[in-house]
Amino acid sequence: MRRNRKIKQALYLDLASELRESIVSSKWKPGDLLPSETQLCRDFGVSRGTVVKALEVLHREGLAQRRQGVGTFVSRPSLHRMPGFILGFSETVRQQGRTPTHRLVDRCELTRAEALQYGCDEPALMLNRIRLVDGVPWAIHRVVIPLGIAARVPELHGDRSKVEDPGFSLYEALGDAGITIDHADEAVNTRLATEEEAELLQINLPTAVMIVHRKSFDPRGRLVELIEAVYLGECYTYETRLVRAHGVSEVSASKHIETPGASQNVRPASR
Amino acid sequence: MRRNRKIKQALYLDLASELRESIVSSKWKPGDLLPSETQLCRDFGVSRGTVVKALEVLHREGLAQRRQGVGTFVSRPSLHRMPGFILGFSETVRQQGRTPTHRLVDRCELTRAEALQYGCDEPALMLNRIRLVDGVPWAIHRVVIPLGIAARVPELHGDRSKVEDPGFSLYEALGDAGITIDHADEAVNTRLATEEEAELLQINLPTAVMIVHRKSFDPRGRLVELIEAVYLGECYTYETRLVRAHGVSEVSASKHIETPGASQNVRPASR
DNA sequence: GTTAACCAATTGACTAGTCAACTGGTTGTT
DNA sequence: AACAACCAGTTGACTAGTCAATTGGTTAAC
Repeated sequence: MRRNRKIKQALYLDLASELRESIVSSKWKPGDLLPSETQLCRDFGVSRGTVVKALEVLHREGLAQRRQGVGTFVSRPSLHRMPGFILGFSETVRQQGRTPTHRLVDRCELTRAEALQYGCDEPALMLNRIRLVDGVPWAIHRVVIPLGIAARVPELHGDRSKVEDPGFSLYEALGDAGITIDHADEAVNTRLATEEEAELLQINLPTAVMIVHRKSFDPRGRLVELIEAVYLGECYTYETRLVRAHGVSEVSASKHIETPGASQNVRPASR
Repeated sequence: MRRNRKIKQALYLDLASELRESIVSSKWKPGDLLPSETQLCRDFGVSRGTVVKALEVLHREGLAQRRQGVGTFVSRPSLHRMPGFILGFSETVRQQGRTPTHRLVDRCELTRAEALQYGCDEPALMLNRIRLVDGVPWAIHRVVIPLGIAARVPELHGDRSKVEDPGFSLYEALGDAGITIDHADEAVNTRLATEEEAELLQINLPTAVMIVHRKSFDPRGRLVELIEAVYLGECYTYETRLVRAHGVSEVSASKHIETPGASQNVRPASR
C-alpha cells in the first residue's frame, strides 16, 4: 500500500483513514456494502489482519457495521458525528466555528492536604476560570494540576505564565510539553445554580446547571488534571455513543454547544 | 487452554475473563506488572495474537495499561468500576442492590407522522412510565419502539401485555425475543423541572432535572428503541470513561444512583 | 407453495511466525 | 561523574495461512 502521509503511521490506520475518507465524502453512502475483506487485501496490497484492524477502527467510530456472513456496511448517520477525540473546552468550541476565551478568577497552589479534598494526592496548582464563547460566559472551570505535571509546562509557571492570556488553551500547552492524555473519567450531574454562579455566568435564578467532573490520566496512569466544571445547562449537551462489542461497552463522546435562548429542550413527559 | 465455561465463547474472551478475575480478586494489585505476552502464551497454551486480543479487552475496560518496551500493568482504580455494559434502568438499579418498579402513565400507538416528531420514521408504540426505586419516584421515561420491533416482543402486545406489571423490564423482554442492542447514542442535557414533572416525581419547585435521550440500534443498524428520560437531577450521576487509543476515543459508561437528600454535590466554583 | 438441503461468500477466530520500535539497565569510554 | 554504545526483553505491527460460524440464495423434493 502506498504511504502518502508524511508522518509515519501504522498501515492499518492509513487504511482506516482512506476508507473513512471514502465514507465521509459519500463515495460510499449509508447502507452501502463495503468491498469484502479479501477484496480490500487485493486492492491495497495488505494482509487480511491489517484490513480487519482498519475495519474495526471504523466500527468503533460508529462509521461501519460488520455482519458475519454478509459483509461490512456503511452506518446510517445519527445525532452528530463523533469527533473521536478527547477534547478540551477550547478545541470543542473552535471545532464549532466559535471563539473560546477565558477570564482568570483565581490562581493558587494547594498543599497536599488541600489537594486531597479534590481527589489529588499531591501538591497541586489550581486555576479558577470563567469560560466564554464569543465573549459570552458559558461555564466555570476549576482545574487542579499536580505540581509535578505543572512544572513541565512553561506556560503555567511564574513569569512566563500565559494563563491570563484569554486565548490560552491548557490542552495545547500540555501537548506542547509532551504531556498526552490517555484516558479520562467523567461524571455528569445537575443541580440548581448558586447565587455566586449566577453572577459569574450572568444569568437569572433559578437556573439548572450541569456539573462535569473530569479526571484525565497520561499513558502511565498518572493523574494529569482534575476538572470541576459548571455549565449553563440549557446551552450544553453531552453526547456519548455506547458500542457493545464482545460484551464490553465502548463509546465515543462529544460535546455540543448551543446558542443560549435558541436551545430547544425536550417537551415535558406527558401528552 | 482449558475451556471451563459452559457456553461456547471465543478463546480470547475466556482468557480476558480469567485475567480480569485475577485483577478484581487482587491476585494482581494496581501497579503490578502482568506476565509478558510470551509468558501468557506459554501459561495458557495459546498464540500471541489471542493473548494480545485479551489484553486489549482489559485495556479498553480500563483495567490494564499497556506500555511498549515495558509490559502491561494493572490500572489504578478510579471513581467507580465500570459495569461494561449497556444497561437499562432496571438493570442499573438492581445492580446497586435496589428494587426497580414502574407505573404506566400512558400507552398508545403513533402513526408514522407522529413518530417522526420523536425521530423514528416508522409507526411506533409509545410508553410513558414513571420509574421508581424502592417505591420512590426517580424518573419519567418515554420510550418509542417501532411497531416492527414491538411486534416481535409478546410482552408488549395486546392481551399478553405485561407493561402494567411493575416488575416488567423492557430490556429483558427485548433480550428474550432475541433482539439485542449493538450500540446506542445518548445525549445528556439539563433544565428546570416543569410543574407537571414536579407533580409526577413528587418534588418541590424549582428543581434541576437531567434529560437523557437515547437511541438504541441492533447489530444491523435498525432503530430498536428511542428514549426520552427525565431524571431527578441530584440523585443521578452519569459516568463515562473516555479512552484514547490510536487517535480514536473509546469509552465505557455507567450510571450511578444516589439516595435523595444524601446526594453530595460539588461545592460552588469559588473560594 | 412450502420446506429442506446444499452451496458459495463473508466475517470471526486462531496460529505461528517475522521484523520494528521502545524501555531500562549494563558496560565501556572519556 | 557523565555520556555513549550496546543489549535483552517487551509490546506494536504485519503476514499468510487455516478452520469455524453465519448468511443469503439456489436447487430439489414433497
